[in-house]
Amino acid sequence: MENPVPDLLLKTPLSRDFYERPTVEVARDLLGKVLLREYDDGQLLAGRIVEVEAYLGVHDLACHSARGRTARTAVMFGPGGRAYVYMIYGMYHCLNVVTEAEGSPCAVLIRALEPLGDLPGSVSGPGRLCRTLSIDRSLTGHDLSRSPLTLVDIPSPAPPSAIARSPRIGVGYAGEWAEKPLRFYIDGNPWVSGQKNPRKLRKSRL
DNA sequence: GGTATGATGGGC
DNA sequence: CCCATCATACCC
Repeated sequence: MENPVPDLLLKTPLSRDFYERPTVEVARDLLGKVLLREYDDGQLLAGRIVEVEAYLGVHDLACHSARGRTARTAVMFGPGGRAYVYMIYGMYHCLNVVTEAEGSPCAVLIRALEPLGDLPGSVSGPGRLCRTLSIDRSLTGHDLSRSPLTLVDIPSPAPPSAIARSPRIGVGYAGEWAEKPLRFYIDGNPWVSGQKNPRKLRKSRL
């Protein structure tokens, strides 16, 4: 089988206009898009987005910007299309893309990818995908239209009929905001997080 | 199949 | 103290 990954370098990166729209629209439209990671030695890793969550700014009690602008959350107050990466539970990182215009501190959390080509680990789950793609806080503020971390458009996005939604994961503390269906995923895709564990998933594919 | 819990460090 | 998590342990 041919490796499809190098051709992805030629695809068009998503523009700032794509991100500077209502966050729920951006979240849904990110399903099916491709995340590309390039290393200094030329190694290229890629995955197709299959699961995201929308975080809706200062009124959303699950959104980090709801507690005000701090050094950590400052990037969310800036223009759309940049990375917001934070550390969670002392051992993992989570990748978000900043949405909406300057002054509207919203973001979309990338929760799972479908691997394109060979990857050195799992990309199902926000912590796992950051570990596998070596994404940490040093990438906060990075413009996602450029190397070494790029979001690119591809010809066949997720058809709207294949998109399912649910409450967000791990935000039970957020009161009524915990219930809102702001997690979007490609229905039935085996790479969505919280499905069968990796051992069984590997077994079922043999 | 399921739920419970420890690891581990920065943010507020 | 709080976590936008994961892997492992253990129970059914």
